[in-house]
Amino acid sequence: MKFEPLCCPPTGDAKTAIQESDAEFAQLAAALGHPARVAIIRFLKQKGVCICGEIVEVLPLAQSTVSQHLKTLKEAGLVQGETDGPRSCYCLNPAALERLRVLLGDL
Amino acid sequence: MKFEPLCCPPTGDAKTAIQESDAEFAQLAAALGHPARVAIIRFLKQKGVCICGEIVEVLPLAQSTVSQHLKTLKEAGLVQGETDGPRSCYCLNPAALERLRVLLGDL
DNA sequence: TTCATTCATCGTAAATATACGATACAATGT
DNA sequence: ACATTGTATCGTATATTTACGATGAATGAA
Repeated sequence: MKFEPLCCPPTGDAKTAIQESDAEFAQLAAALGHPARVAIIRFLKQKGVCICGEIVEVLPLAQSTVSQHLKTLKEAGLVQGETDGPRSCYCLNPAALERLRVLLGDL
Repeated sequence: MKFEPLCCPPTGDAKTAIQESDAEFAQLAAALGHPARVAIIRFLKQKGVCICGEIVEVLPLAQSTVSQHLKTLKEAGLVQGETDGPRSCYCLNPAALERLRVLLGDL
């Protein structure tokens, strides 16, 4: 049995199995789809706030690579970054993690 | 609740390097890092069991592409496939999803 | 100013991901 | 035996990811 919403007749509903929330979930999941980025999230959770250099010290990756991973996490909304002088302070965005938990719960 | 000395970090756990569980989490997350694969998981959840062709019918992708996504999900352990005559029956592996929830909870 | 520090970005090379059509292959039907 | 059906896999083209060193921008100290 197929349940179509009665309210909004889609414009060509033949192949609409991929939903908006699928893309939202996939974006968050993809951001966590690399071990280094998971480690960064754990580190931020433990530290609360830290600067980029602290993460570089702990990971077996070049500074530019860590910065790239941080950018990925930032673009997905999982972390927030704030410039503080020559440093960059990073911290988690708990709302994004919670959003991922909700979406995973719906799955 | 955690009182770490600010000065000299203890010898053992100062390094929060990339852990085994980070890779495990990342593998599951990466498998869900594409909208089509999220849609497949949703479809399997709704259908319980279905053959490859049913998924091909509802996704705007070629059969070979869907088969490739299914392989990715299978390699991550998120779905199980079993051949039934000329068909392939797929279903979810709830344990893998639960594992992901646990790992995400720890995060 | 000049130098050092901190980080983001650029340029790039290698690896992986994504998509498709074509093909192979196994099981069933005629 | 032969064709049909449902999938997996191959080959391939393009796009993205991942990693690094080099460079640049911004700040603070000398």
